[in-house]
Amino acid sequence: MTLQQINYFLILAKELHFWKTAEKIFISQSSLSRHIQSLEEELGVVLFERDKRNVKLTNAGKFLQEQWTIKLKEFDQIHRQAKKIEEGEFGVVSITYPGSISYKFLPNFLEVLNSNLPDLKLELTEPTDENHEKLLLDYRTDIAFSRDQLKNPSIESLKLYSEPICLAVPKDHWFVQQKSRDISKLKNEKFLISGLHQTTFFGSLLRELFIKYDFEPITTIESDFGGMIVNLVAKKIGISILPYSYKFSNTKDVKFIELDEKIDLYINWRKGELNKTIHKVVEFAVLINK
Amino acid sequence: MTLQQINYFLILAKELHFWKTAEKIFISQSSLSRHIQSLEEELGVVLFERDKRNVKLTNAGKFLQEQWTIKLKEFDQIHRQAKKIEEGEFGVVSITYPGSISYKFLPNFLEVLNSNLPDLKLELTEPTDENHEKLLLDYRTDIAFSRDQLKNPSIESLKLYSEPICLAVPKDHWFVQQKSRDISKLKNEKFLISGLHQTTFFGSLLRELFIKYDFEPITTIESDFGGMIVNLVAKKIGISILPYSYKFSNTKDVKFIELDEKIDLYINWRKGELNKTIHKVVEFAVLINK
DNA sequence: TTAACTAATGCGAAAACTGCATTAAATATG
DNA sequence: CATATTTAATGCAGTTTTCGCATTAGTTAA
Repeated sequence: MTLQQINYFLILAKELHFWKTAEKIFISQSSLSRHIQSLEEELGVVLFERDKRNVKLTNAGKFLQEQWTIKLKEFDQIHRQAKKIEEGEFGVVSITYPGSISYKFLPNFLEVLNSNLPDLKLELTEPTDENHEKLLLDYRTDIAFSRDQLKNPSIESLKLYSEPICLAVPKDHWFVQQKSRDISKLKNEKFLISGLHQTTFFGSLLRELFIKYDFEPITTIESDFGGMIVNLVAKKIGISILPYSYKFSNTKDVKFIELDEKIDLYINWRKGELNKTIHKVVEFAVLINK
Repeated sequence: MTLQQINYFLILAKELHFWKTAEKIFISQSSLSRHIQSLEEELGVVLFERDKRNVKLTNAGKFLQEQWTIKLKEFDQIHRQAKKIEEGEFGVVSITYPGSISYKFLPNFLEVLNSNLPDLKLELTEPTDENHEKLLLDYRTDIAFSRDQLKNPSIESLKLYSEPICLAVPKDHWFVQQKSRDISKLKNEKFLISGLHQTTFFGSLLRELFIKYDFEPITTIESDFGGMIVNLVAKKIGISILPYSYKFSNTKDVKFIELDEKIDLYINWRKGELNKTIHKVVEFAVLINK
């Protein structure tokens, strides 16, 4: 049984037409027919009900379509990862990160990496769903920066630094002149909130914060992109609460007022990772925070 | 890339010897050598560092050994399941169950199945780790009876019946004569406990029960096998708490005293299961509880 | 230095795979 | 109702791949 044959099966299972499928995969109809027969024989399972006119998946075929689709993707991911391990310093390392670090920490970090491992290629992704654990364990990313410590036993999670959470207000906002930093005075302000209703770590931290100061902010806009929010604050559309990191977005006209709460940045990678370059990359991340 | 080739690789990765491996898999050394070369070429990854004397896995090879071992097992499981789906009523259905139901419910159930689906083969397992969800989702079992409702969105979980939890004491135990059923009088009794420290549902239910009646029983023996405990009670080694089902173990000299607490039995199967026989089996389980 | 060991490779035979052309059965068309 | 069209299976012959044998070549042990 060839992975290729399984792939042929998956395409045929979608097309349900031998000729069209054969054309798509650049083999003859007869060859395809025999590949499918060979699969069926090896499995001892009929995959398609076919008369001379129609092709239809059997129940077992439907099941294998589901399962094999998943497995083939996993194989692909595994083989890519093996390739990366072999290539080492000349290979690719995938990094996912929260948007907040893209102004200060991440550029610094990339600069250090570039000067020390000049041949290393990086794949940078800002994940939307924030499911760092799954991304790591499925080998879709190699290093994940996160705001919370990952507790999975197959993942190493190391704190890099803490930073304050800040109130972001327009430069000439009345609150800037206030001596007291009593947040509850802001009850009637319009808040622009990043991911309050999402399941991100920062989102739940925000919820806690609002409960602590005992008020429900009037939120006008919710965005999943912090950089957007900073710009909206500059345009006086509202105020917001963001990690200190956004200060380095250098947005004129926005004042960042530090609150007592802190938020951390963690670096996460797979336990027992064989790719030495990944360990090196982690070391550099730790180093620049010393 | 053939699944067979991957299997060859895995055996060689263990043996680290071409000749011995070739012998094991009944092909010539030259053929094996070329299969490995073909794998390496197709992946673009060197799997073994080999000179004329030694064979050693590369890092990428180690990685693939780990990953492929897992994937090949999964493939095997998937293919078995496909076979079962095809065979339908003449196939095999795997069932896991808690030991308590093996005296009354399970024999009844099997009898009904046998008379209605006489050609169906059953694989019965009493799982030790009780991780029903994983067993189901990995296709290692098709139907899992459990004491708690499984909440996984990919699993259907249906309550079959409730039964009381019972105090199991020797027939001539002093408590049998008591009019009051005040459990706390049993503070100084020796309890034989099934799975109190394990993570089973019944175990945690027991813990709650002891907290409710506000006493810590003197446990002398812990067994993971309820049937054993009933026998030990008969021999007056101690008393115990068990689901009502154990009454049907027909152990002479043991008296079952019903408590107020109840415990349920659920039947669980995969959502969207394609094997129609599995649905039929579920229906029979529901039917005999009406 | 020689012997023993072991992975790779050349080679011819066997097996598997390929596409072409054809067959066979089902449906569509007139 | 006869004929044309569609489409999966199959016979066949050429090509490619795979197989094992025998040999080579490099390493280690005696």
